[in-house]
Amino acid sequence: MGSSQAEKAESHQRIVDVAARRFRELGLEGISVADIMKEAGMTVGGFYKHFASRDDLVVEAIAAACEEMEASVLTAQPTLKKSIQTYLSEEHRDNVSGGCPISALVNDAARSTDGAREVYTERLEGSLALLESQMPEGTEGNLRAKAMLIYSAYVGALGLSRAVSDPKLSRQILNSVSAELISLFPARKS
Amino acid sequence: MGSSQAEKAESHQRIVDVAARRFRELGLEGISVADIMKEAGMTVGGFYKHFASRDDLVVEAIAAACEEMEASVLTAQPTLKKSIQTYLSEEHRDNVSGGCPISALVNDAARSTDGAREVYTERLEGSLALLESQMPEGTEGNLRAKAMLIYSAYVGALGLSRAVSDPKLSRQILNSVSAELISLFPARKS
DNA sequence: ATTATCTATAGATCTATAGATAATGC
DNA sequence: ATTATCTATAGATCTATAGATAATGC
Repeated sequence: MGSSQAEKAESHQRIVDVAARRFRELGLEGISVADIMKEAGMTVGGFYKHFASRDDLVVEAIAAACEEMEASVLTAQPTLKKSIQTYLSEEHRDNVSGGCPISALVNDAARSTDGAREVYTERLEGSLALLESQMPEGTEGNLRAKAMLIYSAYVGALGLSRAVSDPKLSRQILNSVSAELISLFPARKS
Repeated sequence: MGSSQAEKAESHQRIVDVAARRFRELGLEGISVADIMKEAGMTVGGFYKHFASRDDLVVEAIAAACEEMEASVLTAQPTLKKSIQTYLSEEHRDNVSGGCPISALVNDAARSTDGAREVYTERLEGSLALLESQMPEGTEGNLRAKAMLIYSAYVGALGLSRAVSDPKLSRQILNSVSAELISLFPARKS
């Protein structure tokens, strides 16, 4: 039973990883501590040696999910056009547990504790700054405002495409919003 | 104790109204049947004479919330500009329980049952058609695609403005997205 | 000796049902 | 007689804690 400090750190990481995935998929209240521990290969009793409360895990899991996503979904794209196409893809839509937590948890964050909302806010600021830096050269006007428009359209379109029961409408939302955004922010000044 | 059929219909309406408000505020799983009944002035035992299951109430409450919202938030606005300003206002942000359920429940709908997702989808189609019909005369291109962009920006910006813990950022999101949308869809052909 | 994890459980929920009660409405 | 609502509760959950166990690490 007893485990080393290194093993404890690995256990901690596994708990956070499971939570970061399942919270996006099922919501911040959608899975129990016991089930998270089971998926991480442990039992519920050990949880409170890692976190003071369930909410502490929520905060840490949101941070972990956002860090992972900033690297994969946003930063890795060379141009704004590529970023739009990646974010509003069917692959991203179908990968809730590995996708953008800002979109997957927007309603949950609004209903959550101050701690959760604060991490969420910090990470959103980071993503907005990233997006602002990706705007094509020669784009006129308020770049931060335009980044906010794009990210709002991202969050809304991805969320709607997941919520609707009609697969055709779901695709239309992704493709239409993607096409409109690309035409609004062309790669070069025309 | 015994009540007339007319009183039963009133009770039913009160249950749906409470649910329609509280679900938007707390999420589809955020309030118990017992608490909904208490707010509607009854006790939990009577609930199942009105609904076969909790999920049946969810479906009916989503429909009721969407009907109410289509009338107040969308249809009542004479121009697209007015519609944008109303939707992306601080008043709407601060009125979750009386505001747009498409935005307030987008994550919840994606995680919910088929029945709930189907009502949600129907009502979203209705709202998109409404928005399409509000596009200013002379707007070029695919009107449905543009309506999808606007509604995605609505849902995303309103959700984000509610999720963030920083009041200044919250206002910036609403005001920036509002201004960008208005400048993208001017009232007349220029 | 300390501690990471385990089993077990207390106490608080939640959905749904059973049976009692008191009106309605044929 | 029927039924809308009530009280009470069964059975399933959920967070958090208590105490046991078996390794680690001074």
